[in-house]
Amino acid sequence: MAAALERPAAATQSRGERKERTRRAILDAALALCEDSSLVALSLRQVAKEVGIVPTGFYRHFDSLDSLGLALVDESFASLRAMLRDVRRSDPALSDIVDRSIGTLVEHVHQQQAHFLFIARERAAGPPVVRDAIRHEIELCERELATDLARLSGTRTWAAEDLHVLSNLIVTAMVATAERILAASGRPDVEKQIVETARTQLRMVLVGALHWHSRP
Amino acid sequence: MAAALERPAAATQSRGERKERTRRAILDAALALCEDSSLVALSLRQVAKEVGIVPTGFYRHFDSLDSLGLALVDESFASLRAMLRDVRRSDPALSDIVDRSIGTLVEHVHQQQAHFLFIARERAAGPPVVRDAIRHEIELCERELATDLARLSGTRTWAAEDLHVLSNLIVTAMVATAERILAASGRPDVEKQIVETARTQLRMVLVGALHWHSRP
DNA sequence: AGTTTGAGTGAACATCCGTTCACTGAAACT
DNA sequence: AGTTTCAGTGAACGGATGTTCACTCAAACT
Repeated sequence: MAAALERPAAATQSRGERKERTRRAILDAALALCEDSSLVALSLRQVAKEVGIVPTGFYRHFDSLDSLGLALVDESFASLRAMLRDVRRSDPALSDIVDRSIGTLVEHVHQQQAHFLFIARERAAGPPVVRDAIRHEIELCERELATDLARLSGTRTWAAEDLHVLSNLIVTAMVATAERILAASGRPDVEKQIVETARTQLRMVLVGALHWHSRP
Repeated sequence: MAAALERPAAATQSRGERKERTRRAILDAALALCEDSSLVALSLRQVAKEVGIVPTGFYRHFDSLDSLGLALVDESFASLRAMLRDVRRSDPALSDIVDRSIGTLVEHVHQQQAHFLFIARERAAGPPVVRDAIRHEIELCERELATDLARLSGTRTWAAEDLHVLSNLIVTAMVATAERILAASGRPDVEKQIVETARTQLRMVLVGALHWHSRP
């Protein structure tokens, strides 16, 4: 029962493949269409027209715009987690850990502009269910960073509480940096300034952490 | 020509007063209506219905939703500047400057919930012109904070650049704190945790600043 | 007293919206 | 070969949208 015999080798696709293809097209179209407004201002019919299907066809893949939004959250955080994995790959003992991390951030923000834009926007203005999902994912990232920080030298005596507080501060600053990079899209000089600022800020925070004593 | 004789002392209002009253009603209605979505998802007719005028009447006061948005930006930042004035009133030499500042932040965020919510949302997801206006206002706040910081002891030798970088970090952290307080609306225990986190973060940053040397 | 101004009216328009329903036709089953 | 499944169709619905235009009528002018 060779697969090549079961159906012609050329063009045609299986039912599942076709469905998946349309689903992808819907996700891509939605991401592109809400780029200059928000999910809350996105209409089912716009998406359908962009994809090239009739409005009703949408319901074969998602049962509401909210669930489309949640799927986009998943996808976007897959990008973000890929970035964190890249950041984590650099040797934590390396002295230029700051430069490396921010370099990775910049690279990924450029590579996955749409996903990072989506998170930044919908985090603040998406449908409630989407907002909550994003907040939850970011909280998970903070927890991961906190365990990473625990492995760094100089934090042996820290309270777990303080580790998470520091992690929260760093994530907040990096989210803001990503937003600024996106807002500066296409102006290399502005972006360079932003990156330099982020570097200095991260160093300042680390200097603060180095001189920190839990329960002061 | 006593004013009291020119028109009956009771109820009736001048033309200008009536107009201003309707304008206010429009601003309030818009602020309330976009509270759980965004300006980009707000319709002129919704606002008109809420105010109690016919849709066309809207154009007597604003010539588009964008200009309504800009008016709301002005109003919201009036609230924010009032807060900054309050923060600045506390003695900069005082040792509990951190606690006082965050206390003021919490108080104002509660008093002007709608305005702070508006800024947080539209900053990321508003109509482009509104987004830009908000970014610009926040940048002004950062500059003001930078000159305040310059007056603090320990920053005499700082480069102007670094002052602004520090200011940016603090403003970012405080904006994030305000957003978190708003998201925790109505859960005093969660809010207490957020405030405690903000306090620790501000102290960490200040410790870092204290040990900072420009051009390291 | 007579005239002008302008905030608010109300009908009408073309267009978009989400959702319903019965349908088609090819792929995937038995 | 015959049957089932189901992604995509297309018409139709009731309603919301932005904007136009000619209007009213009381306040504010001359």
